[in-house]
Order: sequence, then C-alpha cells, then structure tokens
Amino acid sequence: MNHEAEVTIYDIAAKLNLSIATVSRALRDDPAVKSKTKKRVLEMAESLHYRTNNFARSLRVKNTQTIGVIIPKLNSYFMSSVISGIESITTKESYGLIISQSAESGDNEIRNVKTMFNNRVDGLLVSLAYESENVKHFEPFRRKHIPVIFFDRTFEDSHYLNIQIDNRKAAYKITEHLIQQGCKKIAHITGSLKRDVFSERFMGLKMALKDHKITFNEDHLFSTKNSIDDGAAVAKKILQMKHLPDAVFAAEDDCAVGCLLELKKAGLKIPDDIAIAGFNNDPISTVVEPNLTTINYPGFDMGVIAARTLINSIKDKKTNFQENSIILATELLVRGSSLKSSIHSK
Amino acid sequence: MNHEAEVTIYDIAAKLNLSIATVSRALRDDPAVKSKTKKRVLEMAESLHYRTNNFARSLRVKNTQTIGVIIPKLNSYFMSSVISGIESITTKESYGLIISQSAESGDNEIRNVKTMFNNRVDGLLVSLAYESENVKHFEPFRRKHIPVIFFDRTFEDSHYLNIQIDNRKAAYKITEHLIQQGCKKIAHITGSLKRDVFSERFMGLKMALKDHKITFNEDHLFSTKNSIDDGAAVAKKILQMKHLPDAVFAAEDDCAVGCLLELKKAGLKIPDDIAIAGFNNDPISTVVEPNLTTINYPGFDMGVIAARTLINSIKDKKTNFQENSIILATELLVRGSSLKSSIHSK
DNA sequence: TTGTAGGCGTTATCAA
DNA sequence: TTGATAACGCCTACAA
Repeated sequence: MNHEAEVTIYDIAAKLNLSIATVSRALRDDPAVKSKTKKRVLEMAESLHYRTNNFARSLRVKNTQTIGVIIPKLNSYFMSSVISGIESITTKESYGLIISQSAESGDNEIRNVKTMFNNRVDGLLVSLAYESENVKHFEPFRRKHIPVIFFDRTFEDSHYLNIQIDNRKAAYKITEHLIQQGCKKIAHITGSLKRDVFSERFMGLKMALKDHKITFNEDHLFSTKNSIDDGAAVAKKILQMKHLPDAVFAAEDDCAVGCLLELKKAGLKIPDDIAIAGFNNDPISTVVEPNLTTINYPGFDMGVIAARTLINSIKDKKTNFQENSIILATELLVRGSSLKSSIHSK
Repeated sequence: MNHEAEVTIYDIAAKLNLSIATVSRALRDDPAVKSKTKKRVLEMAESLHYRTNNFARSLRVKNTQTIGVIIPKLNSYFMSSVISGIESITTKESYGLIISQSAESGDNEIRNVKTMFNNRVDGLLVSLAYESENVKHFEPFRRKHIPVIFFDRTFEDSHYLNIQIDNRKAAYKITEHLIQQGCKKIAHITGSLKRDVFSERFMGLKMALKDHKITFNEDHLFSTKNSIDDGAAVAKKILQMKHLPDAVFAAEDDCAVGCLLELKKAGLKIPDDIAIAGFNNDPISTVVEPNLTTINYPGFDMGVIAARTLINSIKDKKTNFQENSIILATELLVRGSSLKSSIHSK
C-alpha cells in the first residue's frame, strides 16, 4: 500500500448512503442541500481526508483558475515587487499563478507562451523579453479570447491592453533636471531599444535636450543588459573618451550604480564632475553614495493593477479592452548623485 | 461564436477517418503508430489549432507535472535567485511551477499548503515563514507520499529532506573574523529565532565567542524582520547605549546595510568605531561603503539542487530520503566594513 | 431536498 | 498497426 487510494465523492456518498450529486453539492455549499446533510458530508470528507480533484472539476467547468506570468527575469527588485503585487491579488481571488522566465530570449518566450497555452491558463500577464520581435506568438490566446495583458515592457498593438508608466515623460523630467543642474553632455545607458520602455526613455531624453537646444551626441549612447557590471563597463569606456560627458542617465538603477561606483573609483567627483541618474527607485539607490537620483517606479502597484484588471476581464469574459493602455504615475526623486553643490549652495 | 469550440482528438480522428486511439498515440509519438499516419495527425492537429487538454490527461495519468513552491517573501535578492535556480530546472524538465508567498505568516502558509495540495502538485518546495510553529500542515502530503523538501528555512523533522547551508559554521567563521579584528562586544541582529537559520547563526556567534572566552551581552541581541529600515532602527537603539558595541553582526545583508548607513550618519567610523558584518552576499553588499563583510550564500545553486532533488524523488516515487539534509558550501567574504585599518596596516 | 445519468477529453487495455 | 471501449472524478440538467 504505497499510495493510499484516492478518496472521491463516491466514497463519501457510499458511507453516507447518499448520491454523489448530493455530496458534490454539499461540498460546494449549494443552498439546495439541507444543512444537516451538508454537515454530515463535510465531516465525512474531513475524516476520510478527501480532497477535490481539480482536474475532474476543470475538465467539466473548463476553467483552471490559474493565471500565467511571463517575465524576462525574476531577479530584480522591480520585478519581484511586481510579482508580489500580482500574487497579493491572485491569492485573495484564489487564482493560482504560473510563473516563467524568458531570460530575455525570444525563443524561450515563445516556448513559455506555448506551455501556458497548453496549461490552459485563464489569462496571461507578460513583460516582453529584450529579443522579442513581435507578439505573434500570443495569437492562439487571442483566437480563444483568453485575455493577455502586457505590463512594463509592452508592445504597440491595439489587440492587447498595456499597463505601463509614461516612460517618455519620466525621462524628460529627469533629463530636464540634469540640464537645470548645468549638464549639457549627457550620456545615456539603455537596454534593448526594441523595447518601448527603453526607446521611450531615450526619446524623452532627446526631447528634453532638443527643447533646450542641446544636441545629443550619438557616441554617448550605450546599449547594455543593465546590470551593475554593465554599468561599470560603460564607465570604463566613458573614462577613455577625449571629452567626458558631464552626466550619465542610465535606464535602470543597477546600471547607474555600477557606473557611479566605477567613476568614483577613477577619482571623479559625483555629481560635480559627472552627475548620475537612474530609473526604478531600487533600494540600492539609497545605499550608494551619493544617493542616486531616480524615478520612482511603483512595481507592486503595477502588479496589483495588472492582476486585478486581468481577473476582471476573465470574469467578464471581456478580452477586448476599451482602453488600450493604463498609465501609472511616477515621480522624480532628486538625490545627491545629481545635485551639484555649486548650484545647490547658491 | 464568442468562444471557438475547443478541438479534441475526436475532431482530428473524424477528419482523418482514424480512431481516437490512434490519434492519441500519434500525438504522444507512440512507436506503434506508422510514421505516415503520425505525420498526417500532427499536420491536422496543427491546422485545427489543437491543444492537448491537460486536465483530461491528468485525470487519467494522475500526475500534474507541476511543483509547488512556498516561500516567505519573493522580494529579496536571495529568494529570487533561488526561484531562478528552481525555474531553470523545472523548465528544462517541463514541470510547471506554482509559487505562493506566506508573507511570514503561519496562517497564510497553512492556506497555501492546502491550495497546493488541492492543486495536486507532484511535489513541494518550502522555505518556512517566521511564524510557523510546526510542520503539521504538511501531513497530508506525507500521507499521500508526495515529496516535500525544505530549503533555507528548514525544520528539524526527519520526515522531510532539508537543503541548507551550515549556518552555525558560517556564523562562527564570521564572528571569529570579527574577534581577530579585535572586536569583543559584538551585537547581533537576528530574525525570528524560531527559524533554524537564525537560531543557528546566533548559536555560531555564541560558540565563537565562547571559544575565545568572551561572554555575549544579551542586551546586544535584536530581533527584527531584517529589512534595511529595521537595520536603521537598531542602529538608533545602539547609538543610545552607554557602552557601544564594537561590532554588529546582522543575520541578513539588508539589515546590516541599514544599520551601517545609520551609524555612519551619526558620525561613527566604520569599521574603526564599529565593524559590521552581514549575511547572504546580496549585491547591495558591494555597493555600500565600506563594502560589507558577509557570507556568500549560493541562492541560485540552492534552487537548482532543491528542484533537481525533488524531481528525482518524484520520478523515483521516493518520498523517504536516505539523507536527511543536504548542506551547501558557503564562503566568508571579508570586506572593508570589518577590516580595521589598525590591524590592516600592521 | 435528493437522485439518475450523461458527458467533459484523455489514456490504456484488449482485441482485431 | 489500428480500433472499440471502459475508466479517470466531477458537475449539471432533468426527474422524482
């Protein structure tokens, strides 16, 4: 007797001399069942260690009560905050959660989407990989009217709802701030420009410069994977330039911090020689010295909103959203890494 | 026609004038099927947008090909590394992953375990919440011989396999290092002493002290939730003490960093006035200045090993492990926060 | 308030 | 190499 036999509603019904229909109803708290029988059923279920068989149930009712999440990488403060937010809602609404990482690879993403589809998730939450060229692989979901929502890294395609922040505006604000600090030669470290979050941030930077009649030097653009190490590597490149930039705006905090530390190590004064700004308001930004100027990006809230919106649209069987995107508010956080003392003291 | 009808093997069989049995076999690449028919089936499946129904399948074969993960909180570098490690294996082995957070609450954990049980995960990976008093809630799994493995925060109970590091030894090493730096009055910031990781670290600290004939001052023990803010709060308490400790060993890096920053803000020199050490080797530890002395805790590897071991035991139907625990190696990383210059320079 | 019976989509056994 | 058919455990008309 390695495996105890699985107990089913038949067993409960037999013990109680009831029909399985009644047992099934009692188990689901159907008001049509007399409360006395309900109690008997529940007690018997308990004592027999009964557990519902969700497959059998799903096979009938055709929904899995799970939602899928596909993200590039779990390993960042921002992303784990988002997941936390999602999880807080799904748990409350008793949805399961299937999470998978694309590791920034388009192929992985495609594979993951397929798996999610076969697992019949009731809905999908996605943040796109660096390498994804399009969103064709989500077609099966659209065909079956299973809602798909993109968050953070989204795609310009009216079929799906996008939940994002106004990256362009945020980048504009942070650049304007740098300009106000007297910076004119601003370098930019970005991720994959295929992804809207990064292209929009770059756009915001360029718009702010343009509005202040400053031209962007294309040599000052660096594409990386945005890790701390990547930031340090860019710093090394910057240090070898004939004319140093007077500011670096990195599209993510990790990268900004790596860059900052490396520049400091080389003897440069931050922010007086080079001002630095990041993006995300990762906890690391208040640990580095000087503290990093950044944009507060509400990851947890984004997760909450994404999950809530998805679940609503699952319940409403609504797969075409009236709105095409939901924009969350951000906030410029000015800190020491960009506040030049000469300006600061006047 | 809101929802396209779901296509099944019956549809494929009908179109091809085959029996569902043959279709089913073809789909699973059964060698008993002629390769020509196999090809026809596959093509038809493709063109009809067929997808297997995993419920129906699971209902028959009785395994879900998913494993459950219950953790206190996703939101830390360590934990998301572990999950990354787990995910890297489960994806390769084509297992799904259901993740849920207990938020350090025992009740949540109990609820999550129940959900996992009803979802019939094939196995469970758990890191215990601060508040969990026992592991009774895993009994249903044991009864059904479904393997459960604890990692990081484990429980002394021979029924389950524990994957951990030697916390005591690591704490001993780090304490000994502090003593070698001349520290005698070492404060300790811990989490919940109910959890072995924390009680063991505390034990290691006390053993090292004892071996050097130093007595631990119970006023120097602080229990917190180990956040950066908690670290700062403890620092404030420390600053009000008559006799300052000459070192702080925090059970997690975040907390150590919060403490370090606050002490610095108060004008203390790190490490000369107070040396600081943490635990985990979070990236934050090399951002703070001075860099934090800490223990390298291989989160990703732990995830890999946990997942691999679990999957093996699922395949072997082995729920009683010969070994009761697997211990991973750690490493003391000495950095500026504890290297006193007086010693350093001699 | 309870029971009967058919079906959800697969897989597996037995037979052809 | 293929086919017929009986489970798997639950839900839900419909009937009683």
